This record gives sequence, structure tokens and C-alpha cells, in this order.
Amino acid sequence: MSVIGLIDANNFYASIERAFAPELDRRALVVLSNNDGCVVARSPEARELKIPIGVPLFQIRHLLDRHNGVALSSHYTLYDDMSWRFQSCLEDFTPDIEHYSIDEVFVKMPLSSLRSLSETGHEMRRQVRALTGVPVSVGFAETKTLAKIAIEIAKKSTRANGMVNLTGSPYRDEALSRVAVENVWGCGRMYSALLERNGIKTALDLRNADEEWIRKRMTVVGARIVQELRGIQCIPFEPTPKVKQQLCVSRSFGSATESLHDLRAAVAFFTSRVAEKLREHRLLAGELSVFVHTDRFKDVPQYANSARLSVAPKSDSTLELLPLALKGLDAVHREGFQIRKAGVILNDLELADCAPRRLWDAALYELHKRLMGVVDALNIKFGKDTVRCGLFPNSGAWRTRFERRSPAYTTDWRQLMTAH
DNA sequence: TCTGGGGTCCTAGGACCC
DNA sequence: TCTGGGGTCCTAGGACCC
Repeated sequence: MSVIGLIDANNFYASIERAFAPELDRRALVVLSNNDGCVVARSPEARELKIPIGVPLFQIRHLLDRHNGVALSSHYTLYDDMSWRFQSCLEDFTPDIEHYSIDEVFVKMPLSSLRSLSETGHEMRRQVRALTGVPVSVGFAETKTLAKIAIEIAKKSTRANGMVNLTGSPYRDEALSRVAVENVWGCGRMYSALLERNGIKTALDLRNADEEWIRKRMTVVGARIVQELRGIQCIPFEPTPKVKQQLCVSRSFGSATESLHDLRAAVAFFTSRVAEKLREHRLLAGELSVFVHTDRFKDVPQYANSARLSVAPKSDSTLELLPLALKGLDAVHREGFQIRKAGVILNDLELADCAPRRLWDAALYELHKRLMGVVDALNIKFGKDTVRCGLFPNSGAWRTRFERRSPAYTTDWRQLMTAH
């Protein structure tokens, strides 16, 4: 028997930007999506201003200006690096760690340490804060869904001081009654609307709901949520990550384009990136898709299409995937449409070590493998795009814009902080 | 002017097989 | 007149997550 812990960074991206630029403290700060499009993270001060996640920058710019707020471009290389740093801190507390997302970690704690669990939780918070500058909240409970409830309370209640332990707690029903059903893990917009229409308004209502009814309306997914709220583990703790089923690289363009030349450059860029990911995960892909679409927010002729191509034999070589991707692009391209977004998706993935040996082109593929290995090594050592396929320009209207970017404090020697 | 990116799981229905 | 039944696999679409 053990307890599930959840450690969740508060306003992760905003907190990171602040950790490196203390002058941003106490100012409303938002971090923007690609192309500086919309808000993906915000500081508590920005939340106070009622700036929602997902709102486009242009709608809140006046609000930020009026309150001396700041908007920054997102900086995922930095966030990924900081994620690794903060999650590594937990290794001092338990060997059982599940890296759930960029800003959340599940841990499994042995029951023997139960008495000191709350103490441990507070110690985790102190340690992460001290080593990374990022504030985190901690929740403990019997299941993942309940640990999520604990975190909800930990973040809202000032008395909790960032840590709530619901394990065997007499306070559990009250905690459940204080969390709206829309904030229960797994209850999105559609499900919470359905539940509310039927008088199920809080996590407590959901826990006490009729399971058969839930199953009928929300499939087994809903039934699992109910079970988890009752303290029965249905969502497993998964310390080793599952093998991916799909890899995707896609972007909205800096500005829309009609030019096939531009689109080819974009698709070539996406293909290189997704192939890098593929090799990083030591996978081969058996299927490649290319998609394009126009700007759904604009009143222009709309067009969306995708093409699927089989990769045979399965491959991880950019040089083999690129011609296929370009063939896919030719298949979906139509004259006269302003394309705003495109992407490349790889499916039918298989671990490279498990794949059968190539028969007729084994020697050529060995060459590809060695070449890709060298390219990847150079790009890791000297930065992205140090070496790339030179047939296509690496610039153009399609390139993502980042006009408000902070320095790469931890991942680029040239951008280290300076102390005065 | 300006609206993200990358994933997972579940189900219903159709094709196909014996 | 009479028109099976059971199984598998695949896909599209919908819901959710961060």
C-alpha cells in the first residue's frame, strides 16, 4: 500500500521567467504562445486582472499597458530544461517518479512514511524553490484524481500553505465539496456541462453519483473518475513512459502564404524536426502525414487537407522521410489558398531495436544512420540548425515570430546571466 | 494587424472473414 | 417462403489532458 503524490509547478512558465528576472516580481506577467498569439501562462497578478488563459494578446494589451504588465514570448527550450531540473529534485524523496507533464510529477510514497508525509510535502516545496526558484504545490492522496483534488485545494487555500494531504483525511468530503465538477481531472467542457445540467455540481456530487448512469453518459472514462474519487485506483502510476504512438511537428505561420516554394520550405523544416524527435526516442515511423489549412479566424476562402503516405520500410532518416513529405504536400496543395498552418505527423511507430533488418538497401541505410547520428550530435552540441538539409531556405513568411523573448539563461552559453 | 502545439483514449460503425 | 452469427480490424470523430 502506498500513497500518490502530485507536485505541480505554480504558473510554471511565468514563474521561470520571474526566477531569472526578479524585476518582474509583483508585476502582471503573461507568457505567449507561438507567434506571440495568445496567453498560455500568467502570474497571479495577471490572474487578478482577470486575464484568461487562451485569450489573444491584442485583446488584453491595453489592460497590461494600464497596469504596467509584461508579455513575453514563450521559450520552450528554457522551460524544458527547467522542467528537468525541478523534477530531478524529487529523486531525493522517492525513487518512484512519473514525469507526467512539463510542470507536473506524480510520485509514489511508501505508506511507512505516512506520519511524516505532510512534513515531506513541505520539504519538497522548499527544496524545489531553493534549487530552481520555482514555486510548487504538493498534494497527497490514495489516487491520482484525489491527488489532483488535493492540489486544487493547496493552490486556493491560504491556510494550506501549498500542501494538502488527503490520505485518510476526515477532511476529504469537505475538500471534495469545495471543488467544482469542472475542475475535476477528466471533466472537460462537455462533461461538466452535462453533469451540471443533471445537478452534479461538485466533486463530492460526482463521487456520490450513480455509476451506471455515469458510465452510460461518459463511457468508462467517467466511471473511472468516480472510482478514483472513491479512493480506488483506476489510473495507474506509470514510472516508465509508454512508447509513443504518434509524433507531430506543426506550426501556425508568422504570416499566411500561398507560395508552394514557402510551403515546401516549411514542410522540410517540420520533417527535419519530427525526424530528430523520432531518433531521439529511438523509433522508426511506418506512416507519414502532411496537413495544411487556411486561417479559420479569417474571412478568406477556407481549405484544409491532409495526405497519408506509407513509409516502407520503416525509417528514421530525414533523407528518406523528406521526399515523402514533399510528395504529400504536392498532393494537398491547391493554388489560390492562403495557408496559415501546416504540419507533419508520424504514425505506426516502432522501437528501432525491435524492427526487422533491412534486406535490399541495408548498406545505404547504414550510411543514413551514421550521417544522421553526426548531424544530431552537431546540432545538440552547437545548437539547433547548425547542420540541416540545405535544399530549402530556413526563412520565409511561414517562420514563427518571437518578438518578446527573454534570454536562454540555462541552455545557451552566449546568453548566461551576468552578475554586476 | 494580432487567435498555440502536442498528445491520449474511447466508441460506433463499416468492411471483411469464416 | 426463406435472408445467420460471431469475430476482428480499421477509421473517423469526439472527448480529454497539459
